[in-house]
Amino acid sequence: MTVISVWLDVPLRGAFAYLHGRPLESGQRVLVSFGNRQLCGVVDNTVIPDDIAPERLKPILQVFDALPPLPDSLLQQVRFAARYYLHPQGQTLFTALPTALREPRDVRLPDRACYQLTAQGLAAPPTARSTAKLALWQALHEPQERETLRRVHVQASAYLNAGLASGDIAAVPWQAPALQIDGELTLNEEQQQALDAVAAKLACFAPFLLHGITGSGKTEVYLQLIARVLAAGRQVLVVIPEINLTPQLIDRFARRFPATRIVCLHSNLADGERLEGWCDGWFGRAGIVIGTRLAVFTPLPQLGLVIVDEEHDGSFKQQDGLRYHARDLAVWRAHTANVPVLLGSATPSLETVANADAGRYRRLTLHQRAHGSATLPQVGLVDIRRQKLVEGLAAPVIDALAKALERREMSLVFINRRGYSPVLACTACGWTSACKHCSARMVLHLSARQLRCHHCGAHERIPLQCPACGNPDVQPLGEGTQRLEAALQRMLPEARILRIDRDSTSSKAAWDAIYQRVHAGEVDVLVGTQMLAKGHDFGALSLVVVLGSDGGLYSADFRAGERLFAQLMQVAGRAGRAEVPGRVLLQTQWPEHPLYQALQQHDFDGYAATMLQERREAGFPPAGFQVLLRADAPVYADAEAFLNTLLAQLGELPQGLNVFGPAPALMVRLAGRERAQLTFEADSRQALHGWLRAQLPLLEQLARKAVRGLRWSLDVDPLEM
DNA sequence: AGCACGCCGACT
DNA sequence: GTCGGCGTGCTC
Repeated sequence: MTVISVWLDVPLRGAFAYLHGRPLESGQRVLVSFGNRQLCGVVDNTVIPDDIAPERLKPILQVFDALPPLPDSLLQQVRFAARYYLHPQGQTLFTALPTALREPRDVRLPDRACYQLTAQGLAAPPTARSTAKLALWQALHEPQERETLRRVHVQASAYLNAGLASGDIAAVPWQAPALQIDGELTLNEEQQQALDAVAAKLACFAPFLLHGITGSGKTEVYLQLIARVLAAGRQVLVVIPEINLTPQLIDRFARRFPATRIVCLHSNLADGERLEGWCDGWFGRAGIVIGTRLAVFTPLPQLGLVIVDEEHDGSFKQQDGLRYHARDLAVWRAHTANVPVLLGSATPSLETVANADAGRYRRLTLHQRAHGSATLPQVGLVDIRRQKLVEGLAAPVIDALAKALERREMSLVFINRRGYSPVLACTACGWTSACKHCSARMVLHLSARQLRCHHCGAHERIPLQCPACGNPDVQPLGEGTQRLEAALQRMLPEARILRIDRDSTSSKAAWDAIYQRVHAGEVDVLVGTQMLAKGHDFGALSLVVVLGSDGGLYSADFRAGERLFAQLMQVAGRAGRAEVPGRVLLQTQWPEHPLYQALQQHDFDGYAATMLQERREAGFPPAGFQVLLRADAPVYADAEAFLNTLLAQLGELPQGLNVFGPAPALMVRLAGRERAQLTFEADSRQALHGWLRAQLPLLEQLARKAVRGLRWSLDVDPLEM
């Protein structure tokens, strides 16, 4: 009997030892009994089994063999991620797998064999009468999969089975179809330089920042690079943010490379589909894997290029469980696979800017918009300190909207608050609509006749009178998208207004309908939240209005400025694409603020340098490194006490490491739990992670003894405080 | 994380 | 007398 180490999906640091009649390969999925349940495990021969009395070891119950063992490259990536993110390796491994492979059962894969006519079949064409058979026979001169053959004719399966039985058709090994490239555009000089720079480094690890302003044609650079990589018979990994614009990008990829299998991976796929796409990547059948952060774990034996689009986007960071950053893992993958990685953005993160400044990443810049005639929008700051606002809108803004409407040009009003108004308040006693479970206000949703908490999802009826004093005069304070939509409709009765926020785009169908209306020219004014700032192409917008952005200037989060600046640069970039020159009007009480001044000058580099300097002075990332230890419990004191006990036991920290806290999280109360945190900071990432790794046993021991209901987690390189 | 074992209060 | 509360500890 052989002792075999197995990783399980349990929050324990080690692997578990089992017995089997023969050695198994690393990466083999197995069924084992664990406690009184049966779990899926993954064999790992690099782990030396614990020294446990052999009679206590249980046998491996079954070896799942529908798939080959998971590749070493994946196990290696998991090892790295578990170590870096201080997360149990078993759970890390299972996070990296598609759901279907986490289950304690074997999988069934669709038929992906290829079929082709044999010599016998070639000599026996079907009678010209049957067009279906003729078409299928024609198609089978080339190797065909069952699935693609079905697209030739619906009777494909029957024809195939008959042919296999008679020997007219035989299965042949899968082979990649010939690369086909359609509709390549001509690059401008800067695009060409960027393409050449990366193309010159296809044979080695080389990280690039592709910093291209909105509309500068980054995607075309990606596509032409991808074409070169595919032509060399290699695969491309494209990681994109979590947004519903994905279909647009996929369409463009599919039109460019009609013969290439393009796999799209995201969390909304059914388990089977996700597994299929994952395996297409793994077995080299997919030329391109494009997906959200989870796609970064797809095994790609022929990986030749990694692209991270909109690399600044916060959705690349997972916010629970294994808190990985897909951009950072993508760079690690490129490094390990010895291939280039391209980080694209109009507003790169300060982490990436710092890497480019330090020469670790090569910076490629696209200054010009791809359409020669398109110019950058003019940004106007509307000082609202001395203005009377009507429904939150200043007179010059209303005027500009009316003028644009007269000219039949589409405008966009951006306000980062959905709902009707962000709070309901009593005019007599000062009561406000607080959420019972969170330290947040409940937002008034007039159309749904509800107060809703945007953090925990709690909802209740709108009170007819003040719940505290009985005063019937309760008033909505401030503006959200719904209120703005209603107000604009009153001010501009002829305007066709369309609201775009999470409430109006809940289904894919709703989103498709919106997209269609916009592109059919059936909309005059778009009103929406940050969804509008995220890469969607709405065609010709002549006017962009920004409301309520000042809030981002006062936040306690040191990254708030970076996020606001990026968001405003992105939303301003919506104006003046194609032939229409654009204009941005931003309402503010602080027009002198350097952030707005930089926005007005379209000076990303200058303001990024300013923010980086501030980070350096404060020792904040990317100048220093952070790990957050969060604790939450139903009562704040319990969370705080746990962190204080730990702090006392940790004693004095090594030289160069600092800890702050326990402090309440920026939103202390969330969904009925109260959250405290310790922030560990250091100049050396290695020193910080190494020391923390050594403290994990103590941490886990204290957590076991802590009050019931206490939960804790570590967040390496946290984005949200 | 699950899930068992284990020791103290209000019920058929 | 038993059902069940959640404290404690283990899972190869």
